[in-house]
Amino acid sequence: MQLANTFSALGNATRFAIVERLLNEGELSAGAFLDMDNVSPPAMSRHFKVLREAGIVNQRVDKQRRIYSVRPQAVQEISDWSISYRKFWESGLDRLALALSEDV
Amino acid sequence: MQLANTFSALGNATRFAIVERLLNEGELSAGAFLDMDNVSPPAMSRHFKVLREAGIVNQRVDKQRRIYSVRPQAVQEISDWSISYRKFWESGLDRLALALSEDV
DNA sequence: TTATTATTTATCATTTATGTTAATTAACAA
DNA sequence: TTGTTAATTAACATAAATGATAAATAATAA
Repeated sequence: MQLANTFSALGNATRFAIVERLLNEGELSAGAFLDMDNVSPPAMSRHFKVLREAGIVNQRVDKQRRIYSVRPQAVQEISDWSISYRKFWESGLDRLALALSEDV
Repeated sequence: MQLANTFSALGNATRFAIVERLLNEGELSAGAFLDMDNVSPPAMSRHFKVLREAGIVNQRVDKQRRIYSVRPQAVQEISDWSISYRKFWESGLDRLALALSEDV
């Protein structure tokens, strides 16, 4: 499943923080994240590679810089998935209780 | 961040499949999943432990069985997160283009 | 050209995740 | 009691993830 791979990429605290920052601030170069908690350039480079391969970020090249941005579709896919179970979680009931309540 | 931990737990194909099945079918015992692709009982037990510790599933005991169900809040938290960036992904534009379009 | 900046690739070490078999615990059922 | 079912824990092997340093690549600036 593609979503499992997306979740896997986001399931690392550093990468999640990178994505949140890109979502809040817009596109940024890889180097803009080197102020983060002791992440070396090679480590950062690899995190971006994971995010790219999972289809979570786009990369564009500007001179020596690699500029990253979040792919809107990636977040939308997560939203679509969670929304497809909206009736379930919105009720605050578990699935069994939900089925019973719907039968009434 | 709690969400990164949630994503981490869902970022495994077997666990993601478990959660999807629980969402679609409702509560099920651990043993109900042993038909899945060559997952031994100990492996399955550990997957459920990861899901429990990430707050994704609830466990209740029925005689010798452990019955699992998805915690609605867990899915809701994912939904809330993605929805908080809805304006971004719904536009289909990246964050920079979005900022520019909003300034118009 | 030489130096500097930005990033990646190559190695290598370490940790974490995942899976297996064997043994254990707990609850039933005969 | 004895056997069976359900699940977990223990011990161990292996794979994958993560991180560090050193070296390499590429573009730009002096």
